[in-house]
Amino acid sequence: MGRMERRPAGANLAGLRDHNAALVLGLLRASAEGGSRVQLAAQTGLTPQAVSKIVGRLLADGLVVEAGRGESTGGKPRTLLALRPEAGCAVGIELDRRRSTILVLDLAGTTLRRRSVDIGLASGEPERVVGALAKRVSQAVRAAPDGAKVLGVGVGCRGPLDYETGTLHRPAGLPAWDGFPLRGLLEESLDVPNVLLDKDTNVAALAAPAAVSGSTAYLHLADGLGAGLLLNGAVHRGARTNAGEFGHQVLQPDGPQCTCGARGCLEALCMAALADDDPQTAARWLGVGAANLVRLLDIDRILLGGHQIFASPDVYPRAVADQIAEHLPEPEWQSVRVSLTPAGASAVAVGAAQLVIDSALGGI
Amino acid sequence: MGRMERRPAGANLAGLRDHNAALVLGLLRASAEGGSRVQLAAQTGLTPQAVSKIVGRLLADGLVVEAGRGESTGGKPRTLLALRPEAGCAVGIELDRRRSTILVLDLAGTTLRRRSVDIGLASGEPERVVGALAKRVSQAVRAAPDGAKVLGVGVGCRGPLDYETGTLHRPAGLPAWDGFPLRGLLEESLDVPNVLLDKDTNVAALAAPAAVSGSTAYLHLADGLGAGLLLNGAVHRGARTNAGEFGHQVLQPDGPQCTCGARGCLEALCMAALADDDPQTAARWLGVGAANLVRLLDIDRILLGGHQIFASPDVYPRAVADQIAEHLPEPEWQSVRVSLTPAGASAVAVGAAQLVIDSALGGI
DNA sequence: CGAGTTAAGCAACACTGTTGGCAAAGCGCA
DNA sequence: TGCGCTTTGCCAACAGTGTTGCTTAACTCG
Repeated sequence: MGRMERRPAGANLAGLRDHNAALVLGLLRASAEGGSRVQLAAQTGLTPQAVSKIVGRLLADGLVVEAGRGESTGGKPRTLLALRPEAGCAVGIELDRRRSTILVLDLAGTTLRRRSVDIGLASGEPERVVGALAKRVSQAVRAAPDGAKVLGVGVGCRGPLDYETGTLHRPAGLPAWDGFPLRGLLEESLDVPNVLLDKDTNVAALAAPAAVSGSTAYLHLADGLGAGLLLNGAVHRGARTNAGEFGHQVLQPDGPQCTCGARGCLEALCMAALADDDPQTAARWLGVGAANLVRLLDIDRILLGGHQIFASPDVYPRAVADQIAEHLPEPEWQSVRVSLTPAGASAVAVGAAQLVIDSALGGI
Repeated sequence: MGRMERRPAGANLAGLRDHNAALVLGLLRASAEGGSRVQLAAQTGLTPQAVSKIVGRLLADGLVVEAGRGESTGGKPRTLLALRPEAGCAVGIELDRRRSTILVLDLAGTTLRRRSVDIGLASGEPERVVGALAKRVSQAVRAAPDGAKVLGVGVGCRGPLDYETGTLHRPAGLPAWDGFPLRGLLEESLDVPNVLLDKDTNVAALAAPAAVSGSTAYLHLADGLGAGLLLNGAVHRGARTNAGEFGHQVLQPDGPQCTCGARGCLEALCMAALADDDPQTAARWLGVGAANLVRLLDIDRILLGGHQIFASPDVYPRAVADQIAEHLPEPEWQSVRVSLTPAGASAVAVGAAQLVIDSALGGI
């Protein structure tokens, strides 16, 4: 089943072509303005002629269109190229025990359709839930524009889970789902090329305009506290998709008991403050943890999400930024931007769809 | 000067060739046994014929030799291939204010020569220190076997520094070195193709047999406490080479004052315990921090180094392993190996040389 | 209006890995 | 010993990549 081969892979001409095509698409996706062939050549290091050939293939595939002309810089003006958003779409699913969200994104990241529903994750049998999901996805896909290629389906779900195999791993309170081949069955039911299952926090980190460089951490404060790590632009999952256990760093070895068994976990401290209806204190603790994270991983950007964050949207960004500034030795050298996730409450579903788009457009 | 382009790079045929050659070399380097062409084909996903061509080029370059035959598996026995260790060498330098180490490694990682000397880092002018270093490197290179290509020079140094530009950034107590073009000048003085400057903790993480998969953290407890992170096999540096600030995670917001200004940093707690001549307590604190790290990044292996570790080599690995086992929810699922760095006190210098070898053999 | 400049395309090319066929070198059984 | 079978590795022809050298298109400037 292993779609993802961790092993180092040999590259051939087809891989070379796809790699360069993905590179060009990625650059066009990053800059809303679009770019010309010469610009792409400069950015990729390829010769202009090679870019011309690559762009020619992308034009033939309908992924890219010529969009007018730029200003002249003394000679023939540049022909601007732009991604054609309606050339493809991806489905993103936030799978939650209470309320699941299913949405469709086009290549530009615009939401074409969004529905929320209780899919019966906790009550129903896994097979039935997959069937219901498949039905909802089929409905959603019909919202895609004519000729839009469905690139795949992304599912964001609370962990633990295994990204490689696409299965949940001992999910709390859902014994029937342990090891259940969620991704595999979804793939079979849907007849869609690309089905991916990842942790909610991991995909939520993707639901923001891609930073050109550097690393981003998404902090999710809801029923629990977790993080999604985008290190040098790529999701860091770890060998067991276990990375991002941000909430269980011990910050007070003699602190309050946490559900995980330890004492003084960051999550326990935040939750205790929230139970006291004291988001200020929770935000300060979150900031201490964020500062630890920033120093450990040299993070450039922090995104905040989860319903506890949105309950006090003015409190958290400021408190977190303050703590980071206080703990960094040189805040002017490493300036960390802290903000709410732009996708708001849909961050997980949007990010799940973005994961698919990234994989399809950026993959080998 | 930017040798390292962070920007995504277009790939051409030369890049394809080098990539595949590096892949084959890496596999031969990883398995001491060596391997045959068919094995390499299976591991890389390339066709046997492609591997034959690649190996042919490597044989012509003298990087690889045919080393006997394997057992037959029912047909013609496999021709074993092995890396030729004496085909190349790399110089590794641990640059320290008290005692610097300069050594030469062959491709197999065997130390051919090692010298330690006070290079006068704190007292001398930077230019003079670079001159002295260049002289020592030239002497060391003469120890290389005839025909061995000198792949480059790696320098491991205490941070903060900038890997991209190869300069130190406001090193404590060494104002003359701030922004001094250490790498650039060394490169000019030495006439060696590849000079790299990296943090001591980062390179030390490389001074161990490469893990086939997963992530490694090297924890360095000496005058300070830092970490080197090998995430999915690659050093994670962050945009400012600032990652690895492991010692300044706050573990006790009302704890002892740290030199960094904060209170209750892990480093301050460890140092306080060591000042009380209590390595057991220091080791337990280190373990708490390590457990946080393992949960956050899904680490597979922990390596310990630094002279405080070697002062009590029996205490630390056990205490760290115990803390990790205690804090992990499923120790049997994520089993973390904890050990002393096999390179011992030479870990930084060995790792610096390994960084060069990795770059030369594995780079584009 | 012509010279200069920049953008993009055409044709020939060098080089990659791939495919199909074949020789070499062992094993196993009659 | 002889023969068939399997596995390994190489030779030759091939498809397809980016590269090079040159040409055409389109605009600015004097």
